[in-house]
Amino acid sequence: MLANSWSVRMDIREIARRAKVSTATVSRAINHVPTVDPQLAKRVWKIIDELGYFPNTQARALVSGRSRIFGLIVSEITNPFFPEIVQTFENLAVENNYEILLTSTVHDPKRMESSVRRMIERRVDGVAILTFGMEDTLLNHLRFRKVPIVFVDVGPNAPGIINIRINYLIGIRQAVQHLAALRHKNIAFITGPTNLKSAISRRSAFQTAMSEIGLPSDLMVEGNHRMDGGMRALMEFNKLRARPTAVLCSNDMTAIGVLREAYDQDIKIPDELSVIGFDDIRLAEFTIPPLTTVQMSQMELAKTAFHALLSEVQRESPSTERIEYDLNTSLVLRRSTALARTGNQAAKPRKAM
Amino acid sequence: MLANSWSVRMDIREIARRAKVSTATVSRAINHVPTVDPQLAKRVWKIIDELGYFPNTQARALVSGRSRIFGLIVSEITNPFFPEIVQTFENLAVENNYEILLTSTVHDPKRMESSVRRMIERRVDGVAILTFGMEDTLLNHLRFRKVPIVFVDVGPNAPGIINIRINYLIGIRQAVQHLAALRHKNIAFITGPTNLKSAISRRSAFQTAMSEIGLPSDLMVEGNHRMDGGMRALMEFNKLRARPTAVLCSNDMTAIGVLREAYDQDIKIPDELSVIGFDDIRLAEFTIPPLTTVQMSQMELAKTAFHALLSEVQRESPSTERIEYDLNTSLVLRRSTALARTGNQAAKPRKAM
DNA sequence: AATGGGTAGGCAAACGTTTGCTGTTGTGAT
DNA sequence: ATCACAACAGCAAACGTTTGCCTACCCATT
Repeated sequence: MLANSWSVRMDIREIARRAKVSTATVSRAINHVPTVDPQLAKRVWKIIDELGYFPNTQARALVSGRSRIFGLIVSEITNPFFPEIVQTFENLAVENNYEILLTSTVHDPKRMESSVRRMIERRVDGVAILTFGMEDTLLNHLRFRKVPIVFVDVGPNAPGIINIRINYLIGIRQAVQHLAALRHKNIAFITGPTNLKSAISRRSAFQTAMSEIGLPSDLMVEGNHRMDGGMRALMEFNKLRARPTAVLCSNDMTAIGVLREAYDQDIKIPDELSVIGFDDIRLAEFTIPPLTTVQMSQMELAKTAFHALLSEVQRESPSTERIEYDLNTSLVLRRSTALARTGNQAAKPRKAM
Repeated sequence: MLANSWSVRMDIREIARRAKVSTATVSRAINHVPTVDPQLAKRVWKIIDELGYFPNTQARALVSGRSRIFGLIVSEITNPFFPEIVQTFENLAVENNYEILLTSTVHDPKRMESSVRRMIERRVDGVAILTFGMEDTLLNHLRFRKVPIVFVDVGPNAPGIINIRINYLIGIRQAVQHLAALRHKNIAFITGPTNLKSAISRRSAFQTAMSEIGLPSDLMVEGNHRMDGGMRALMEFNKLRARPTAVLCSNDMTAIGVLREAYDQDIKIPDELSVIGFDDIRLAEFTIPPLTTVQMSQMELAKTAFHALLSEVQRESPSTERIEYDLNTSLVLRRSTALARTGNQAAKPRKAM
C-alpha cells in the first residue's frame, strides 16, 4: 500500500508502464471490460492496489460525457424533513457509484439561481428539485441541456419533466376523520408559507376533507413551516372567542411549535387541545407528547426520486413524454390527540396526561 | 437567452468562433484576466450570456489541478447536529465558488472507506472530517496526496493535519457548577458511544469538573448519542436505589430522549429531575421544557473548518507544521434545571410506566 | 526612419481518461 | 501449409479547458 510512492505521479499511464501494457488496457481492466485477459487484468489490479491509485473522475467525466453526479436542491438543510431524504439519496448514490451535489436555496431566488448554475457547471446527470420558486428561465437552462429533472410535488407540467405527485388528501382526510371521530368540531389548520405550492396543496386537502364531513374550514392561520410559526399561530387561536379544540398543522415543525407554546400557556395536550402534524419526521416520535401525524415517507420519496433519475439516465431515447410517480400519505396515531371536551368544559380539575 | 441554440455544442470554442477571437482570449475574459481589452471582454461576455454558456468545471479542474470541491465527512446527516454545519459550509462554499462533497459514514467502516475513496476520486481540494473511526491507512491515502485535512476535535496529532480543538471542560464545568449551585449532589452522566473520541472527551470533562468540586462521578451509563439511548439510560437510573436528581447528557439528542422517557414515567422535569444537554442544537429551544444545554456553536465550528481549509489551499508552501484552532463551549440556561428536592424526597406514588 | 519597449491576443501543449479503429497473435478447419 | 476468424492489446484522437510562450503591433524615443 502506497509503497515507495513518494512523489511519483500516479495516473493510468504510470500503471500502464509498470504493468507493461498500454493505458487502453489499464482502462479496460479498471472498467471490467470482458475482452481483457483475466490474468492480465489481475496483474493490473495488483499494481493499482499496490500503488493506491484512484482514477480521476474529472478526466473520466470529460471524455465519457457523464459526470455521475445527481443534483439535489432543497430549501433548507436545517429543516428536519430533509436530512432523512439526503441520507437516503446518499445511500443510493453510494450503491450506484454516484455523487450527490446538494444545494440549499434558503428561500432566496439568488441562491436558487446559483444552485442551478452550479448544477450545470458541474454537469450533473440529473436534478431532483425539492423546493419551489424555480423560475422558468432557470428551468429552461436545465431542460435545454436535456438534464433529467424530477420535481417532487407540484412541478410544471411540461414534457420531459418527471413529477412525483403526493396524495395529500388521503392522509389528511384520515386525520380530519380521526378528529371528527373524537367529537371535535372546531378544527383549525395552520398553513405553511402560502408561496409554497406544496403548502397550498396541503391546505386545500384540508378544506376538501373538512367539507366532505360537513365541517367548516375557516379556522385557519398562516404559519411558515417552522416552530416559531406554530407558536405564533397558537397565540392567534387563543385570541378567538371560539377556540379550536384541535389543530392540524401543515408540517411537523409547526406542530412542535404548537406543542411548545401550549406548554408555555399551560394548555394540556391532548386533553385540552388535540394536535396533528404532517410529514412524520423522525423526531415526531419523541415530542412531548408523541405526535400524531400524517406520514409522508421521506425514504420512499427519496428512493422514488433517485430511481426516476437513474432510469432516465440509463435510457437512450430522450423520453419526451411526461412521467409521473405517486406517493401516498397516511395517518399515524400517537398521543397528541384525544376526545374533545364536551359541552360545558367548565371546571378543570384535570390530572395531566 | 438561449436564443437559437437548438443543438449547437456550446463550449469555449463556440464562443471564440462567434466573438472572432481565440479560445485563449475567451478563457481569459471569463477569468477576468486584466490583460484583455475591456471592449473585447465585454463582447465576449455578451455572447456568453446570449448563448447561456456555462464553463465545464471538469475540464477546468483537469487542467488547473484544483477541483474547487471540499469534502465533508459526517457520521449521520440525520443527527440534527450536522445540518446546521452543512448549511454553513454550503453558504461559505457559495461565497467562495466551491462545492461541498458531503458523505456520511453511518458509523460503518466500509462507508468510511468509500467516503475517502470518493473524496480522492473527485480530487477534493480539502476534507473536513467530523466523525471518527478513521483508520490510519485511509488517512494516509489522503495525506499522501497532500490533501489538506481538518479534524474537528480529536484528530491524530500528525504534521500536516489541522485540528480544531474543542474546549469541553469550560462548558461542562459551568453545567456541573450550575447543578451544584442548585444543590444537586447525585449528578449522573449519560455518555456517547464510547468508541467515539469526542464522546470520551466529554466524559472526562465531566469527571474533571465533578472532582473539582468534590463530587463523585460514578453515576454514569452509556448512551449512543441518539434519543433511544437517552431513554434507556433513564430507565437504568431508575433502577438504582440512589437515583440521580440531575443528569448531564453527552449530547442534546440524548437529553431529548431523557425528557421523553421522563414524560412517559411521569417524572416532572425540572422539578423532579434536572436535565442538561450538550451541543445546543436548534431544537433545544423547543423541547418541553426548553433544554438547558452546553453550547458548542455549529456555525463557529463550520466557519473555522472551512476557512482553515481555504487558507490551506491558498498557501503555496506545503505547511508541514501542525495547526490548531480552538473552540469554546458555554452553558446556556433554559428551563430544564431546578433546585434539587431536598432531603426526604419521600414517597411519591410514582406512576409506574 | 530606425530602434526599442511594452502589451494584447493567438498557438498549441498540456491535464487524465475512454474508445473506435487497427494490428498482432493463436487456433482450428480446410 | 494456408486461410479465416477470434480474441486480445495498442495507437491515437478525442473531451473542454488553462496557460507558457511567442508574435505582431503600437507608440515613443532617438
